[in-house]
Amino acid sequence: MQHWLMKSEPTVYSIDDLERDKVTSWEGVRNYQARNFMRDDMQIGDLVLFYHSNASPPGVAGIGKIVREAYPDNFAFKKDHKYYDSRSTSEKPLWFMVDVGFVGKFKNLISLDQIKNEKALEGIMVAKKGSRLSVQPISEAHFKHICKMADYK
DNA sequence: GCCAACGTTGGC
DNA sequence: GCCAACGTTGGC
Repeated sequence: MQHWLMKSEPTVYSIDDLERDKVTSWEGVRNYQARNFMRDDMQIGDLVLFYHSNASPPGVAGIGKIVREAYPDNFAFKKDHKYYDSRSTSEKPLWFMVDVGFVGKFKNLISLDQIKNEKALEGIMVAKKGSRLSVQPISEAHFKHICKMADYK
């Protein structure tokens, strides 16, 4: 089993939205590296750090899990939709998405600042300068450490 | 709102 | 295949 960090802007879709919905489809990823992680490596049961990007402060807001493995991002087929991409067809889909289920919300958000200042999290991808990847693998140790910082479970 | 860092596109 | 121009991400 692998661990992941997935970014979402809370003004678009937050951990509270996921708690309400229980499950959501993770459409709109339009980056090849992120797509490959979702399509090739994500498995049902993998745990996800739900990260609030473009927020004040940005940080990890809670936990999700993969409940459905990659399938074609059908928003890419919808003309006039902002995720439409004419290069992607149902015969030969270019973009993929997974479904993410709600697991838990942190009592307090673990901010990017805290993450950067935590010795045990040295080298974590999300703290690297200019890390824009919206789907990132994370080591189990780092994952667990962030849960511990959040006093989660 | 600014802008640095990055990924993608397209002319050559 | 290079690389300038462009668009986007996301912290600040």
